[in-house]
Amino acid sequence: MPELPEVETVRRGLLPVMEGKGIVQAQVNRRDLRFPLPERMAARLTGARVLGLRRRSKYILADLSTGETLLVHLGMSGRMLVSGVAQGAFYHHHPAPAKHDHVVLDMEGGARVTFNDARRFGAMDLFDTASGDAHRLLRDIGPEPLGNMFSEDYLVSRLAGRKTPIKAALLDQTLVAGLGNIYVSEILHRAGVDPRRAAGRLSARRAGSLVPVIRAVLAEAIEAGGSSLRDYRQADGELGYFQHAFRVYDREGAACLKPGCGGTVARVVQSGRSSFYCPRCQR
DNA sequence: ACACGACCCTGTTCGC
DNA sequence: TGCGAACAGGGTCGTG
Repeated sequence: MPELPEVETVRRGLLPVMEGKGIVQAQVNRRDLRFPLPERMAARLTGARVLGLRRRSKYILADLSTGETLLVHLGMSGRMLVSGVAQGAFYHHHPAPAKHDHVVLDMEGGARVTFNDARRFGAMDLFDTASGDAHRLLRDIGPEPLGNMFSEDYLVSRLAGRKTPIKAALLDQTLVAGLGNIYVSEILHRAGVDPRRAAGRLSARRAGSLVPVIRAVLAEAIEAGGSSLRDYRQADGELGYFQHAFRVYDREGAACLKPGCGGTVARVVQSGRSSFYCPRCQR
């Protein structure tokens, strides 16, 4: 679920129930997720107002009136469930506490935001807002792919000379922020690049051409997430759910969807993770 | 500096 | 139907 487009979709879903609202009560049900949770976390959140809800890479950042920022990472299985929100003529109540509900925020206005994460690869932390991106989890992250700092010149220079497969290079969060296993497969398919190709062995022209492809794939995914989110009506108020029409991801053995290609989608394992690609149109 | 594997943890799916 | 293996969209760490 959570690569950059999903995290952005979750952020947008949380905006109406969190931004500008006070946290009436925070409940913290365990001492750690991927890392130890901050000391006195519930007390530091309770009574704070959420001044703004930002995203950096795959992190959601809530700037609080206390001068601290709440950092949230969804890991592999993290979700932010919203309940207690009026939707049209209907009103859904808070569901019974579920397994893996680790943090519960009761918001001013009646909404409840529940962080649920079965695998606990997610993370939460509190840090001084004034310290900015100095947080160790944010410090080394590369440019936002949809931002101005991510240019063709930048990507070409960062890929030059690298022997690592282009698939692994694009997953490197210090090179570019927010790409994950699904979207890298989709991006390389759209760009016609074999995921196994050494990053430094792409011509500058082809390496640079990845930039507009990355931007387009992410923008379309965010748009799709947003549209399905607008249509979303379900009692548990789960956010971050949307269906994709993946061109290659999880389609091993199926026909390549590039018009006129006629190839068959293959799967290879690279650094322990599946890559899906078409051997015919990706070189 | 880089590349790779192991590891973190739970749930679901697949093959026998 | 049971049961173990494999796998899952995240990242970190240690090793060679």
